[in-house]
Order: sequence, then C-alpha cells, then structure tokens
Amino acid sequence: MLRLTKKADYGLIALKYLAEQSTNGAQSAKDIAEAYHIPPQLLAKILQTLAKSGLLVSHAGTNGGYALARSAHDISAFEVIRAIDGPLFITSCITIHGTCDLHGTCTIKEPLRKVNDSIKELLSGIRVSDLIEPIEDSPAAALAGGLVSIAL
Amino acid sequence: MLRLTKKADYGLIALKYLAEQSTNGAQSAKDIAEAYHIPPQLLAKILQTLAKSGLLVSHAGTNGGYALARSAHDISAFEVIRAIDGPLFITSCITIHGTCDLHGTCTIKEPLRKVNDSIKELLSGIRVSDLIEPIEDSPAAALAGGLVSIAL
DNA sequence: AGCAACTCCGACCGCATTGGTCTTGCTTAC
DNA sequence: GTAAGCAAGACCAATGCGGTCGGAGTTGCT
Ligand code: FES
Ligand code: FES
Repeated sequence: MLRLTKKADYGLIALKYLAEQSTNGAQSAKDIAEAYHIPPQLLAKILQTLAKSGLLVSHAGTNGGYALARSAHDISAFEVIRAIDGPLFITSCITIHGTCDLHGTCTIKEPLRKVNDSIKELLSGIRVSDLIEPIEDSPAAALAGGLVSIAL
Repeated sequence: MLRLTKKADYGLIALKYLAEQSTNGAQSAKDIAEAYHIPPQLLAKILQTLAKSGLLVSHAGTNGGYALARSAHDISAFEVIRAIDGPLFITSCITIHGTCDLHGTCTIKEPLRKVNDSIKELLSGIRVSDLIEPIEDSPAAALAGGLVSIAL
C-alpha cells in the first residue's frame, strides 16, 4: 500500500547528500550515484527534474554539479515527492479522462480526500534537514514535525 | 504520489455499502457492482480477498452473498487496504530479493519508516462506520480520529 | 432426491506505469 | 581546443494492476 516510487526515494537520498556536502560546493550527479551505488543515468534524470522544479540549481561545465537552491531547512519532503512523482494523489479516480468514472456514485471520495490532506500535511512537516540528524523522541521532535489531526 | 489502488478503493466502497445494508442480510457481489457501476467480476475478486482475510463472511447459493464479519465500528481502513494491496509499504526498497539493494548505504530508510508508521496510525484510526456519516469538524472528530504526532 | 439457478472461487491475460539505458547536444573551465 | 559535466529526448524491459473467463460448490424448489 501507499508505495513511494524508487525515483522519489533516490531523490530524497540525493537531497540529503547535497545538504550534508553543502559546504563543499556543487556535487556532480556521478559522484552522488557512486556514493550510494545507484544507476548514475537514472539519478541524473531525477536531478534534472528537481532542478527544473526549482529545488536545485545546476552548474554545467568542469567542476560543475548540483547544489540546493534553498536551505535544507526550507525544503519539505512533500515538495520533493511532488516534483518527482507528479501531483498523483491517493484517490485513484484520476483516469485519462481527467475525472473519475464514478462521478456521482462514489461515496467515499470526500473522506479519502481528507485523509489525503492529512498525509500531505504530514509530509510537508518533514524537511530535508530533519533527515540528516534524526532527532530522537525529544520534545522538539513533536514541534518540528507538527501535530496532524485527522478530522472526517 | 502515494496512490491507493483502485481495488482498495472499490473494496472500501463495498464495505461501506455492506455496512449500510447490514440489516438486509447478505448482499451479492453482483448487486453491489451494479449499484456503483463497477466491473462485477473484479469486485467479486476483491470481496473474495476480503473474505479470505476474515473481514467478510461469504455465503454461497441462492440468496447468498457477503456480509461484514465484524461490526462496522470495528473495522479500520488500514485493515482493508492491507488485505487488498498486501503489506507493501512506503519504502520502495522491497525488491524481489526481499531486501533493498542499498542495504547499508541508504540513509533515509529509518526516517521514512517513521513516516510510514504515522500513516499507518492515521489509517488505523479510520473505521468503516466513519465513512457512513461524515462527522464534520466537530470536537469529537479529533477524538475519533486520534492525534498523530510525527517524531523523527 | 433430483434439478436448476445462483453465487463463490481460482486461474488467466492485456496493458499502463515504472525503473532503467542509450544517444546526442550544449556549457563551462582549463 | 578539449575534457568534464549537465540537458533532453527517445527507447526498452519488467513488474504489477485492472479486467475477464470458465469451473466448482451451494441453496432452494419440485
Ligand atoms: S472511485 Fe472515484 S472517487 Fe472513489
Ligand atoms: S532505497 Fe532502500 S532504504 Fe531507501
């Protein structure tokens, strides 16, 4: 259930790496790929997507590479996933026609949308800076992540 | 992102319908399918899966059909989704080998697991009975759904 | 009991999406 | 000028989802 695509997974790994190495200037796609043993060409394409979305800045040429466009503290996991996997959402009702086949008959559409929003809130509360140093169950953790209440 | 399969969607619809019609005895898969204009054979298979998972009880023969195994108040959305889509989780690292290719190198595995757990908690707090009468933003809603705090 | 209708059940198949690769071209530093 | 690196597109293989088919079992009626 609720599978996150591998591309998004790779994207988050790369983001985290770039956040850690932010002092060393730009990092090439090849370097990141080798550091984690993931297909270089695939990661390159992912980074391009992220760059087009404005999350990364790219610099071509020798000693070029990618760097974070904003501070690691200011990039949410939700943005990353949305940039890579597109605005797909939990309601599978998005067919090619743009709308669900069961336009009026589906009765659980609205409750699921609420759930969807909650998950969105949850992911928006997670920033890449949080991935670097996993804050254990400290009081600050609840504050950092935020509280998500699900109301049907 | 985070797409819920159409099967699970159909399953939830069926569960809701069965909960509403619980007084009228068992309902056949064909009846439910026609009520919502979804492929009958497909829904049949979904109901079979749910029956095998113990969420529904099936009764063959004339005037047979399916009925809820437990009270609608006691079946969570999480159980339904898990029964249909299997125990797939947000970490896409479950290859055919059973474990991720990046066994030690992946650094975001643990944070994502926490997120996964939070979503699980969220879905577990939603019961089929909640789908029937959508409780608007009442104070009881927060109580019913529970509060989910995400702590990395 | 025998029959017929009805419903569940398991196996099967086409297709969309995803993960991954290759080729080509453009930009920049040295 | 040349090598390092990004950018962009087409292209391919496989997983798994959505959907379909025929069969086995059960119930109610005569
Ligand atoms: S199937 Fe379209 S809203 Fe549920
Ligand atoms: S890719 Fe396996 S844990 Fe992230």
